[in-house]
Amino acid sequence: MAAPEGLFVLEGRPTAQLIADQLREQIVQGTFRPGQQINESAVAAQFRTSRGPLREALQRLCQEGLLISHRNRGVFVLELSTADIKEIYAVREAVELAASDTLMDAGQDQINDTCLGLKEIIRDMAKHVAVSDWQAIARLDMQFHTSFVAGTGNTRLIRIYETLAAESRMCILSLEVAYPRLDVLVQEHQNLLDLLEAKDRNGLQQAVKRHLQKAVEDLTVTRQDDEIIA
Amino acid sequence: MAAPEGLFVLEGRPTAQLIADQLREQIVQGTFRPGQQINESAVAAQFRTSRGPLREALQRLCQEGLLISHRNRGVFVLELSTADIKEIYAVREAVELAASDTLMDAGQDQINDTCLGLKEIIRDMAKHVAVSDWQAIARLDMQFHTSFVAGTGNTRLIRIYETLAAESRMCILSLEVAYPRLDVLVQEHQNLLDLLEAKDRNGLQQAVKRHLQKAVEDLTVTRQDDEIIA
DNA sequence: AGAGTGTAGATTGTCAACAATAGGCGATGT
DNA sequence: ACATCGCCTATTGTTGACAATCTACACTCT
Repeated sequence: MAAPEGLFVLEGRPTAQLIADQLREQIVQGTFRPGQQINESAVAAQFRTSRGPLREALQRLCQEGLLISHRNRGVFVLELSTADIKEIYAVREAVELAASDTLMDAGQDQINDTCLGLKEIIRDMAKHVAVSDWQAIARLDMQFHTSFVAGTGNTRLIRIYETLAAESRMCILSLEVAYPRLDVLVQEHQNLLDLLEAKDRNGLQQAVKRHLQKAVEDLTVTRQDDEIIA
Repeated sequence: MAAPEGLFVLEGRPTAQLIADQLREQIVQGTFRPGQQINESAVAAQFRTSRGPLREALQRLCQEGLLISHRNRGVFVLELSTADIKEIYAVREAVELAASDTLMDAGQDQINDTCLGLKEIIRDMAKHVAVSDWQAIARLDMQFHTSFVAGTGNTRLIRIYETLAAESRMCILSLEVAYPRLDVLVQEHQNLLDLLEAKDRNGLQQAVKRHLQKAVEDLTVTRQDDEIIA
């Protein structure tokens, strides 16, 4: 008989990772503001666990770069400067260009599978555009790019990109007003998908570059280089 | 009056990181063999600390990918398959190509500083070639590439590359015999440096690609795709 | 008034004991 | 002889208490 659905793995993953995942989501959603201190005792109580596992989760997020730890003072939510934004998007460009190249050299099946997932995400984006839910759009935006990179099957590239995606969501979070017109955004992603399907290697690479450079411009406009985002 | 040299920061960095750094060095040097389990109590005693800080260090290395954690069983030193090698070097290519591009667009001062450091490393390599100390050569090899990427000043790119460098050293560690002729290796790095100094963007990119592809070939020759390296 | 110092509070860093789990080994039954 | 069941040991996962450290504030002295 097949296993019942509900208790499929029954907490099979390490506890600290479950906590880290939830915390990360709260951070990129803005429940914890940039610069805010994370009180170990308080948050541990919130998760109904002790400080040990929570510290492990915090350290994990520190290494991902979402939190920053000051010895004997605690961990704080990262404050992103425009220099950080440029760094993040420079690395994203490197990863996505490599992913494009890898996908182009991959089998047609692999490309088809990837496109299938991406189409689904674009459909979801379109739905949320209708109600201007840009919080959801931001999530799907990063989900699109993550799926794109995931198409390569390179687990290390994927893991790297996931942390970049989280940081990017933090950028967007702090700058909702600067988020471009939503319908244009969907169109841009559709364009990337089309170029992938058409196996237009050069066109795709140029489109990726433009897409990311445009994002940096939107995120850094009217700000000084070392200014911290509120 | 200037501060005395010895107690400059007095353990200013988090303890777990100090432990992690030492452990990482022991792993890439082969003190801990691939597949071997890391016993928390034993290693904690070795470092004259308790399991708490050690666990944090282990978790850090897990996230870097050098160790792998099995719930309720412990952490083990990663065993690299040829698929892993291909992944690692694919990401390295992505990062180094991006670094090349960034450096080419950077100021001449930045390039000069980078080249200065790289020259120093190549000199050191040449010394160790004389005595065929390929353990040291492997370290300097990765140091060269890390310095190259560090030249961009992109802290995120650097952090990513440092973990890739550690993984690469593990690859090389398991395959000493396959390491190419040492003098050729020095020549290849000298070539990369020359192309950087000449600001030959295209030539440098092609050289980086060849250099890394050659490494993959050396590391994967005569092995099946999913075979584990002893 | 201002600078420096001492104290108090809160928070993190560390530790050792306790609980839970997985894998190994032997006994038992077929 | 083989498979299965149950215990046992080693190791990890978790917890709460203790120690060390930093920041803030009030107090004193110049």
